[in-house]
Amino acid sequence: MDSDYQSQARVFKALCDETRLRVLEMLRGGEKCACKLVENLDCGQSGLSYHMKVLLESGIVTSRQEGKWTYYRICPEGASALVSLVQQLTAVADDPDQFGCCEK
Amino acid sequence: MDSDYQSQARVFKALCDETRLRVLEMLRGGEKCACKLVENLDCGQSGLSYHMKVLLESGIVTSRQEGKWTYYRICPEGASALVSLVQQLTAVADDPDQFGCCEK
DNA sequence: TGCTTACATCAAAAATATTTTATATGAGGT
DNA sequence: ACCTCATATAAAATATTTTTGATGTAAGCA
Repeated sequence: MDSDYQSQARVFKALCDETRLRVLEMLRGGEKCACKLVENLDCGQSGLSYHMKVLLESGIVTSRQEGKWTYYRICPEGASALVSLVQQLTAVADDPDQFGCCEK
Repeated sequence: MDSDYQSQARVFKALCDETRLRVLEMLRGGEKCACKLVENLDCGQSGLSYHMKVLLESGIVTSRQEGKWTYYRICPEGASALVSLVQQLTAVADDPDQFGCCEK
């Protein structure tokens, strides 16, 4: 029951940009190096770096360094936390209010 | 398999604002009239109207008119479509790439 | 009809996010 | 040490979102 709207919002912000959705799609195919992401994405190198930071901070993606390369992949824990969050946010209570607030 | 990143992004945009998350939480308790939402939300009347439009366009919420009142509630179909979308976006392929792109 | 209430729409201002360019950092290699 | 490559960070420019205030519309009631 996360009641911190800001941190919830941060996760969704990660998903509301077209470039980041493209990144996620590429990562669904497995771990990718930043250079490979850049060459398929029409954002500059620093642009990718910015977007990856947003994805990392959301918890949906993790990274790993190897020499001078950075590899990114989808984080299963973050992904399932996201699914739970969405379910939680949209699940209607067992006994929802039956009448509006303006009835006589 | 929705490949339209923009329409996917639109759904998440609905969820990346604190005020709209608060609205959703209120709607989890059942249908609410706009006036009730406004009085709990610290956004103006026109502000609420803007946010509700965003939520409606995302498909997560529906509305109903009754005289001069407007009632909003969570749309179960939209909610479950959202859950599916999130699962789809973060599900890693059966045979993900095992190596990075920069190996020798 | 005229008045009020509930909400929507518009436009301008304010706040945020993204893109772009330039520069910095850190890992190798020579 | 110096050079290069891969990526990160900072700052400025631009774009997008959100808020705010004014105005519009439609329903209900006197």
